[in-house]
Amino acid sequence: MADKTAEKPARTQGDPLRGNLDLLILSVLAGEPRYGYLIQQKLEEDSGGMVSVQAGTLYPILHKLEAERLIRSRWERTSGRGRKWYELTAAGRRRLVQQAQQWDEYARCLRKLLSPVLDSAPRPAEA
Amino acid sequence: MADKTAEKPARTQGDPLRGNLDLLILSVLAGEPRYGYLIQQKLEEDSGGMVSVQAGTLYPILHKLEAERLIRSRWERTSGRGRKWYELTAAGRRRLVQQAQQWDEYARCLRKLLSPVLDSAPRPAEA
DNA sequence: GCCGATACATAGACTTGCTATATATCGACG
DNA sequence: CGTCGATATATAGCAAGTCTATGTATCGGC
Repeated sequence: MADKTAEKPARTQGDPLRGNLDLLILSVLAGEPRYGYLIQQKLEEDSGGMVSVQAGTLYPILHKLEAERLIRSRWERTSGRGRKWYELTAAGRRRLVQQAQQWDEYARCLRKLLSPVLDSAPRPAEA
Repeated sequence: MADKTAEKPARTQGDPLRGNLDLLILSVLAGEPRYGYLIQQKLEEDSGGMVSVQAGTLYPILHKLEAERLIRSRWERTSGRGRKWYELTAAGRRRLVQQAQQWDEYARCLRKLLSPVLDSAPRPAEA
């Protein structure tokens, strides 16, 4: 297995991303409507390559969010493969705010729990 | 305080805790050796009730961490049911630091992604 | 004796996210 | 013209993480 291409770290275990993909996707749609492929790219771009959602992960989530009436879609069939544009509903925007605040609250809590560890070894400094 | 029993919010979905239990458990053991029941209580106490790990979740994780040589156990059979004390190994401490830093890095990234949402609606105001 | 707290353990189910695969259009390259 | 890569959506099957429910065992209070 020669790794000529940049490896995507498989987000299977110990990955802090688990459980927050819904939130991230909603937040990407908060700015403006986008279609799936754009969401994928925007997310990867905005996170500096830290968040990379696979297509097989993304589309099922979009379907689920639409079934929950948190997002709404319409097809665009001008050229090429065809694009399904998604936008937030009012309920989706409320959910986004609520989940974001809940995450923030949790993150502060966890940050405090981890502070002894993070303070004593803030980074592998070359000192 | 009208309620007799404090309800534990079931952490089934949409909960940001998912995916970080290993890390939390390692961090609790960083201070000093503890046995399972103590870990459970310490975690709930330190987080102000925000993190409550069920016994059926905790013990499998402890077994997994021990199988990975990240923690080490020894039985204490003085009285009562018997207690299994756990402590971090050197590898466990390294893993803790590494995972904590990884989480922190991720949390900063996510915080930035969510900043438009969190800034525009910092708290649920009744408007 | 029974109940609740302490204390550890396992089984089964459910959610989440990944990999692999399929479909479809288009431009580039040979 | 055929294949490859990028664009673009979709589904199936699997693995991992966590929950609920249950079982075992000791002890103190009523």
